[in-house]
Amino acid sequence: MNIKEKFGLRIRELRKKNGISQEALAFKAGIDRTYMTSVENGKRNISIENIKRIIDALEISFQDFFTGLDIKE
Amino acid sequence: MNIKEKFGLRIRELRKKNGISQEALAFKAGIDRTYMTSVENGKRNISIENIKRIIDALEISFQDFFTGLDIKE
DNA sequence: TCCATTTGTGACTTATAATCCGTTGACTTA
DNA sequence: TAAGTCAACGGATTATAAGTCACAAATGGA
Repeated sequence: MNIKEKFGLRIRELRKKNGISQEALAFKAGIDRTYMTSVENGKRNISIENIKRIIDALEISFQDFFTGLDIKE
Repeated sequence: MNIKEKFGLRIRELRKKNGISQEALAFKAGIDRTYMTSVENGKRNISIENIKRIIDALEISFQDFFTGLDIKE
């Protein structure tokens, strides 16, 4: 599993924990819904500014987000 | 200080701890020398794949890298 | 079954990430 | 002075991320 896929799964995991839809998270992060979908599915080589937007929308710190990144494989 | 600047400073901090030049780190990460400079100076909206390349070249884990990101400001 | 909500996909334009070239200045060492 | 290393910058080009759209599937509840 590559870094884009790991990143996407981590987002999905936290989003579901928050109990919100992709669209709601995307809106909160100020990005497009379909872009959010492709990020969760590991298809986008996302930049650090969009990473930050999403992490902020998930209401988690960078360190906590990335600490949970490597649980899979 | 924005995320790009924090990220750049963290790279510089770890690179100096390793005692290598920007060019050496860039070569190890497989990216361009001049791009490395601009990343360290917080001028680049770097993508997650290049983030990974640099973190790997610094021989540190994602979690340790980002745990030390917020010491400043 | 029907309906609404949610998620996923392909294609496309535009914005910009990333590369590559040379040059410059600071600093060190001889 | 001279030569070497290192960091930073600028300009030009290429590669690709960002952002949007119409549409198609799932998914779940009544």
